Amino acid sequence: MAVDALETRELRYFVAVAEELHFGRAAERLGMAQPPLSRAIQQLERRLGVSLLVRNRRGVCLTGAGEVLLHEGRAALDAATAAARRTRRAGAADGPGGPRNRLVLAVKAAGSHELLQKLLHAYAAEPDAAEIEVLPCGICEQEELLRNGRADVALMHAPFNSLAGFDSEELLTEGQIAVLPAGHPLAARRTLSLAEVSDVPDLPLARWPRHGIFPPGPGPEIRDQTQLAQLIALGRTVAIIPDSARAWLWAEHTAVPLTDAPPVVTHIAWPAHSRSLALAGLIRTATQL
Amino acid sequence: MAVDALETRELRYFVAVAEELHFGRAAERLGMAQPPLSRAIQQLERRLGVSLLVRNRRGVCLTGAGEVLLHEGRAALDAATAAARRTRRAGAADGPGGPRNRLVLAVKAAGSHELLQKLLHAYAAEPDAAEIEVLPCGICEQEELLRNGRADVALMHAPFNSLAGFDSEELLTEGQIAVLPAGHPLAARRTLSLAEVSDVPDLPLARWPRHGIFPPGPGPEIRDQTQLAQLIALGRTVAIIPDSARAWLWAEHTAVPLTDAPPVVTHIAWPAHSRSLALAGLIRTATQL
DNA sequence: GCCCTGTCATACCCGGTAGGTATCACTGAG
DNA sequence: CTCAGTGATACCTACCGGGTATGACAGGGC
Repeated sequence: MAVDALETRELRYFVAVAEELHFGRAAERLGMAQPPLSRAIQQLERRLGVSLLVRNRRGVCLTGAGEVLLHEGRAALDAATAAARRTRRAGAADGPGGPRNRLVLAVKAAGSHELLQKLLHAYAAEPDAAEIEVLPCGICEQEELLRNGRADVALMHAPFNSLAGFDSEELLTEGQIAVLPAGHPLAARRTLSLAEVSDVPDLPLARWPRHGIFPPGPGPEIRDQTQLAQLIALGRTVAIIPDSARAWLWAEHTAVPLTDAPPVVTHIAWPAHSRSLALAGLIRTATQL
Repeated sequence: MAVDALETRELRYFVAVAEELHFGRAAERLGMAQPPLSRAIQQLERRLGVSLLVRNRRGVCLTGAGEVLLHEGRAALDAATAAARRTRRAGAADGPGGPRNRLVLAVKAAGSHELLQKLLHAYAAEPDAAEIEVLPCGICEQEELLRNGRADVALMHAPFNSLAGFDSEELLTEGQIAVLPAGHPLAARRTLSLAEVSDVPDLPLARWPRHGIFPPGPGPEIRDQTQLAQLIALGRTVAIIPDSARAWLWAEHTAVPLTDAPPVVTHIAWPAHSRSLALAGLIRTATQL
């Protein structure tokens, strides 16, 4: 077979074109001129013996093979950048004064704060524990951070995060609560059901992005915790969140347990091919909490 | 940051050197001369700002960062070749006469033959079923085939295969049997324990490779089923295998159930990032068997 | 109908760099 | 001391990745 592995450069170019569906914009994004980009994609198609794009009067669109290469190419690019980043970090570690390990732990900002505290404390007590760098990240970013090598391990929350492609261990299961403005009639209830909370005319359910896109609905689009807290306090929305988030509630908030919400399971997750001793130690500590 | 993704070429070079631990042999394997390879590795180290290899009098050895890059680089190279192969296959499919999907299913030769029969039969009856190419492979090769894109989906057998990094669904659980020469005293028993089978002086336990290497032990090294069958028939060895393998036993063999062997679970497994409709259909069929 | 605009492809040129050959520097073995 | 075998250096060539200028073609407005 003529070609075994595609060059990173080719993948970068193709992914740019496939995402923009426009050679000019893709070239601009790549910091190059359009003609060499056109030529590179042509060469790629020739090399693969496959047509990737359909060029029509107004821009381009993907063929079936193009769709496949877009997915697979993104994964391969992530793997290549992960290799660079993790090697860099490993090198920076074993440079001065012997191998000093360091792990980057991605956590959703303010998610399961108490668990994180306990984990860090318990792990620090281990003999030859690595240094842990906590990398706070937005909702659902952990998967991307693990894939592209910015993080080595993450605390994830099923069913919000997808554990596909990672190894993981369960740490904690908790129920969910509805967070309402303190003055609202429903705030007086002892418990609520999902149906009751989802269907309040004056309190549309807050929405946050799952893997980059917001689910449809009338409620406000939430980007960070403070935003959410404020909108609830103002009586504009209601949110369904894990029980442990009680920690950051304001006085103007009331939490009501939900009877039928799916439980949230916190996992510690890491790339399946990891072989780091430091990581193994952290996982062991976490599962023994 | 100066570098985001390493070039495939750099990874290929480094992996070759790291595996050979010798620039000359690595260059030969890569089909190039030694000096440009030396230079390429130096440039890579400079680009990453990290020392990857320790050059000493007799060959080279890896630093900590080098070990990391060897692991991560292999994964990235696999991803890049998988991208090429899967794109090729997708292109060959949607070329003549509309999108004609095709899935490559990796199975351990003669492993769970009956299950495979049923699966193929049931799937063929589905409306717009894709064409299934069955790729028979050696023991434990399925993981590699999925990772480097030669296969799209595989039948795996826990605990022999590792499901790490793949999505999977359980299909079948079965016990294990000891296969003995028909004339052997133990062949008269109704059941056996692992300890009894492992400790027969004149019948050392057959060994087969787990991820490329043979576990230590006195028994013969097995590479394929026929070899194994013959050695058992000749009274040279005993094997522990899943129950469904009774299908291929010879008249000179006797199967005795094991009371305490771990159960073997057959899974259907696929790369976690797969998004193919044809694959989804096959998985659905498999889980409904 | 015309031209003008916006798309991707082609033609041509230049410079960087990947790769080759020849050779050096070092070190351990005999 | 020499020799064999290691990786590093010096130097050259040729390829090819990238830039600029321009072409081919299709749609839309006047």
